[in-house]
Amino acid sequence: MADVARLAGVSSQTVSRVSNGHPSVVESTRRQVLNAMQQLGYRPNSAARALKRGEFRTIGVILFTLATTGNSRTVEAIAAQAAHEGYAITLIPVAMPTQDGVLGAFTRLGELAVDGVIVIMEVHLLDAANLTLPPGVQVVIVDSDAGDRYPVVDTDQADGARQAVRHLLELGHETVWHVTGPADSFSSSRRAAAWREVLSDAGRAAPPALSGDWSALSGYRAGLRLAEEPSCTAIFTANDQMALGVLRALHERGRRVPEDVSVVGFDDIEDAASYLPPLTTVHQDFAEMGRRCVHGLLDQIRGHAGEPGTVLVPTRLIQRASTAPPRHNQPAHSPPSQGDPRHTQ
Amino acid sequence: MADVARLAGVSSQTVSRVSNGHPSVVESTRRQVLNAMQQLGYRPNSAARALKRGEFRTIGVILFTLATTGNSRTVEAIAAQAAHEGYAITLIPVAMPTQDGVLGAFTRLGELAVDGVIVIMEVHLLDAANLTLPPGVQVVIVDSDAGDRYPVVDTDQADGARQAVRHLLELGHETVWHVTGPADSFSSSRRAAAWREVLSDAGRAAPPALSGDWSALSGYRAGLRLAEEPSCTAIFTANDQMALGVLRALHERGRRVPEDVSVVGFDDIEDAASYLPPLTTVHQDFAEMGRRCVHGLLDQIRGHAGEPGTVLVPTRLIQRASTAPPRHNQPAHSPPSQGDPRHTQ
DNA sequence: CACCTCGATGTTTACGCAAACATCACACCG
DNA sequence: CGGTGTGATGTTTGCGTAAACATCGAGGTG
Repeated sequence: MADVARLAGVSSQTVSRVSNGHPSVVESTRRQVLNAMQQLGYRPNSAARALKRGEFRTIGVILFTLATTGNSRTVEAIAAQAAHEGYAITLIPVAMPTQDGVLGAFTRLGELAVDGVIVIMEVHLLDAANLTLPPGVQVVIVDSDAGDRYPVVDTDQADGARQAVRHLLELGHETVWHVTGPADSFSSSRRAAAWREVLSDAGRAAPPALSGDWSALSGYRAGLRLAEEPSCTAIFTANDQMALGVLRALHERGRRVPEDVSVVGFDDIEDAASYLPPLTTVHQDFAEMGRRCVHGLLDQIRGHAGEPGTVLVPTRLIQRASTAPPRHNQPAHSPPSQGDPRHTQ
Repeated sequence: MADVARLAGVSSQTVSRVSNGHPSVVESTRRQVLNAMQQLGYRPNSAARALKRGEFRTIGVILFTLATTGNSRTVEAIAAQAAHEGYAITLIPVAMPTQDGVLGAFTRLGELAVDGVIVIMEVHLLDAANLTLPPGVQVVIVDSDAGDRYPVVDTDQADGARQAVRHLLELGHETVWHVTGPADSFSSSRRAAAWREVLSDAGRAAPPALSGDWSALSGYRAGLRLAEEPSCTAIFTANDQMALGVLRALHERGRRVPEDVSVVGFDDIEDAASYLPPLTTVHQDFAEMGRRCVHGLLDQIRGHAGEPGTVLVPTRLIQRASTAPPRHNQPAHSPPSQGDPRHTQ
């Protein structure tokens, strides 16, 4: 910086003013400085800047894996929004979803140059690891029910699941089977709870839930068992990839979709439109999630707000070709009807 | 730090020594300092550290999108390896794959606190944007043929594609059709080139390539056209998602896989094992890619090596249920034979 | 026993920047 | 024409850390 100042014939402070867009620099001076900067290939040193300003203009994102569509899409949206706000994002992967792993990530975090973090995981793992955020570091949580203690941003899991199950009931299915995600996922349990709730509200018996782990393979295994259930005509899986597995299992067992069995997924990943058959599923707006996370966090960083509370991003059902009325309607229960007030949205 | 020093009854320099694991601190002193640190919740300020040391312990990753499986898996592996080496990673998304977008990312990069960057995109976009890396910032490129100018790490695209095409020829198919990725992708053109090369080496005519954009939908469109080609019995798609689309198109048109048409993908994404039928595909070792990228970059940062050259990560063919011999063998050309020396690996 | 060595610790300094304050020139006012 | 306000620019200072150098004391050596 001193070199630039010398070359431009001004003080270093003026250089600083130019590089920060300070208004009170006369145009001719500004140009001279800009010139000198270019000539010398000057780049402001962000460490010194951060040291002086006391902020890093960086957001940390803590997560287990980018392998799930939801996470990678969310991170991408966060990164885009953060960039737009002039913030960089630092990825903090947690190797193992264990207390130690999480603890390690937070230890690193303490030394990391971030002004705030977005945590994409169930918060009880934080609690279990007995963690305290470094003071001054703000936080927003995704995929959690900790809205009473932290600011939380999440997809409206419950409403999405409700739409899926209601859709199947409206088509005339007697009841709906469910394949869950992993037990320690908040999204998964929220979706399962909403599934139970809708069935119970409609006076239907909830069959036992089958548990998966988000992977297509786990969906396949669940599907194999479901294929043996003659009474099973409608399945709601907690994500699209498990639906893919279910589809394959049903196909292998000769049960046609949607003629014999209807399937609804969750996420609306890009590939879902190309499944066999194209999957009816619940659309999540990941971009909106990312936007709200970053906004929430920046509000905290700038305004020191940081109130707990949950922001819910709405979902919507995308109807494609994997759902249809059951072949033999069971008129013992409420027949399919758009007019049924219980099911109308 | 001064507070800690005061509380521990030592100088701030001793605190610094403790927090950096310097050897010449007596055990009793060390314990006192550690104690004081804990009591005061002291965290070293990474900005000051970076300023003093002249390095950030951070690696930047520049890419267009996390939406493709390859990118997100690679980034995940990079993040894991970097964390293991004590480096953080900063994501630098390029909004638009245009010169302006790339230029913007690199401008930001100049001000970013990184010691090196890994660029996950075709390097001609860098050239086109007339970019110069900030001096002192090292770089490793992925998905590029710029091995003559930069250090490049990449999957062995050509060999993977060769394995795929040879596999189909060995099964007895007369020729192999190909669905490419986007034209500006190096991976895509490399795979297409290898496909042509194998066909030409085997003395087969290469049918016109169909172009896709990595998405399942583009694969579907290509598949629709391929389904109209009665001579088409074998298809190699440049990634798994396009294979998914092809599978759907063939199914809708009543062409059975693998009985009527064989399909091979590329990537071996997790879901590929659950496609209908489970997909034969080329496995990429993303974790290894990430490892090599980080190693290569750290070598440069530490040793100032930075020689151009390409590191290739091997691939392997995973045979599943989407490939089979053609129904009516055409004995006019080399019959399927494991013993055929041209095709043995 | 004076001297030297070496390990443990303290003191000084500078990393690059930007806020706070100081200065200066100029225009406008009565 | 002196006073005063205003905007442009310069000077000083300190952010938190760690390298370099200084100091100090203990133990070993001739």
